[in-house]
Amino acid sequence: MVTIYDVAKKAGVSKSTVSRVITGSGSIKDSTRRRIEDAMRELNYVPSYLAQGIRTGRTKTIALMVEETSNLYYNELLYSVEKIATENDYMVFLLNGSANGDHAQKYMAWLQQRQVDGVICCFYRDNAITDELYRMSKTLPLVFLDNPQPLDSRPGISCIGTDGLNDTAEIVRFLHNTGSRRIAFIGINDIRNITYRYLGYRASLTACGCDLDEGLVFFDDPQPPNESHFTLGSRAAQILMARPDPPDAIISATDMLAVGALQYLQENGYRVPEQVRLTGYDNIILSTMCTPKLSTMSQPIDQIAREAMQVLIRKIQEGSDYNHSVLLKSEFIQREST
Amino acid sequence: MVTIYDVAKKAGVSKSTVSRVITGSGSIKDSTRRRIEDAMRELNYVPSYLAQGIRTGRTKTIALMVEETSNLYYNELLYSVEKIATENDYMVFLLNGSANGDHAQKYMAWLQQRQVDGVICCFYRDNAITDELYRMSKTLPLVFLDNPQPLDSRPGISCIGTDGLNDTAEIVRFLHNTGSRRIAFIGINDIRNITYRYLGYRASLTACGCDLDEGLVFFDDPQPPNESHFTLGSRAAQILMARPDPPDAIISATDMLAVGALQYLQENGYRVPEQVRLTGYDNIILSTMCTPKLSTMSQPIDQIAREAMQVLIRKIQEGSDYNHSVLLKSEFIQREST
DNA sequence: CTGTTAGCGCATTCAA
DNA sequence: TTGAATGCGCTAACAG
Repeated sequence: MVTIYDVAKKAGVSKSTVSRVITGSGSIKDSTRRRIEDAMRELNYVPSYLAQGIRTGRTKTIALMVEETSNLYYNELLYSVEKIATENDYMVFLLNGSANGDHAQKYMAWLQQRQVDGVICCFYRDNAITDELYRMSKTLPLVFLDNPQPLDSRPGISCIGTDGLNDTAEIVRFLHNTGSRRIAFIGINDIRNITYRYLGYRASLTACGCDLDEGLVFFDDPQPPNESHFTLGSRAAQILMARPDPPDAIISATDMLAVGALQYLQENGYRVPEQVRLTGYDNIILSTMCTPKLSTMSQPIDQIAREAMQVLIRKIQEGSDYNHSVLLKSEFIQREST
Repeated sequence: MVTIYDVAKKAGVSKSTVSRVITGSGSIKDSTRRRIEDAMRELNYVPSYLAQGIRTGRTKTIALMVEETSNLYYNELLYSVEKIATENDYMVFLLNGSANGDHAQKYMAWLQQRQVDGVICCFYRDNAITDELYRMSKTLPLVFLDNPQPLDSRPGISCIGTDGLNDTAEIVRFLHNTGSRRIAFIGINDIRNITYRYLGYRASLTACGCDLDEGLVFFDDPQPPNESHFTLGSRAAQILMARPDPPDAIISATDMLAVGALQYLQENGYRVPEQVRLTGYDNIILSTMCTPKLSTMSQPIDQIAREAMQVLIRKIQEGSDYNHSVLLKSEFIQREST
């Protein structure tokens, strides 16, 4: 391994001088800087982040924890975060948060051992890891994604996401304005994100002058322990359509749910959108891969990632006391299912 | 930060003794070991991987490079690799390989700077990064996924994947035995993996006594620069079905292609499977989310990840000279599209 | 079985 | 503007 010492020797200076050009601190004569830079290039030298980290406490590394691996939205989010992190010269560790408690301890230890600078986590369901993370967030820079701050009462946290309440209210208005009268909602229990969207549904419905029919609201837990959201969506559609007075429109809290619902509707002869209109939320690629193509709320994924990274970097620099939450605006994409 | 020294002081021993219980080397009196372990627990001590790494050259960290982020197969593979790596106490860096050359340099530097122990990469298309990686593979433990070794002539590499040639041959036999006579193939140019499956298609077709109709073979590049595989599949189906003598079965090299083809067929009134039968390859969740559900080759993802991790660990331990390639068997899943 | 010593590669005082 | 010295947290000889 080529070290700072090799560079120093080749350039005919001391290690400290080389260190100065690496960190960009102190002032250095132009000619020697050039000599050093040449030496670095010729030797193909790159400073060791390990050694740097051990001295500075910074590793230019963040961890990304994702709970739900089956929801394809998180797949897209993942790559977006990776992209933005790379742009900011941060490398990202991937952690699968669905780990059942057992891995939780291991993960927490790892974050310390590698001296990760910060963590971005996408948890909508509170579990052992979330608690642990929240405890660590006093000292470890941490940003929550997809956790609407208005619904999370814990003080001193930063949450980046979209304004599910108003976004969903917009969907209701759209459906109502274009003729739907019996508008159903499909959600999953205990997911703050979804609860927030549901609140928008309720508020907007009454604002539109509709009565709230509890029979048109489907909420459930993933069934076995880990039913996919897709299947849950199918189940929801089945139950809703089996009612004596079925809905003429279904708002799904996520695209995954919507696509599941769509499959049930298709396979059982319900015409979409003629008979039932259907909307999703997320605008994942999948929403364009079904027939009819899904109308949905497009979350500004890159912007979410960028905003999160920005807050995280400030927390890293200014300390974990700095906090900032953001609710971004989504955009409704009208396609074939409405 | 609580260091090895704090533990030593609390336990009334020297740093070296503590270090010995951490690394498990040397022999230690039971009573002192217990004292030390207690101290570690009470102080909530975890050894710094940075400091360890700087001494031992090992960081218990690997990098995972994925080229194609839009192919959902890689999404599933990603989580599987993360899972297996975690089981083996390795943490994984996520790198997006589709980076257009620009990031290539940055990535290569990073791998050195963090002293990553090894790399798993899923590249089917050769690009700047692949070349760079291959060069590094002499010194950096490296395992290729989804790159059939029989088609990669470069010496001294390890490739883990499924036996696409025989798998696809099996699909052809199945389709032929069950009545299909005009069997088409959809692929993408310059992807070794897919080329290998195509070879199985050809071989099996002639083995079944069918003539090879070049008009039934569709190969193309992703169109703009980065057309999705889904769209490419649609395009392929369109062209194949527009022929005067269209196929009665279509073998798609991947599920993503198949689902794209399926959408075109559905939207244009072709009945699947009555009129055209359709198969995929990968068995991603998506293949169960379409109507009709897709018959496909199920790749043993976890086994692939496990095998890859195993080879990688041996390379890490024994040096990069050790090499081992594996072709695993897939399983055909018969569903509704055939 | 355990303590002492010497670095690993680097950043950061303190002098010059 | 530069160099020498010190130490980050840890492992690995080398002694005892």
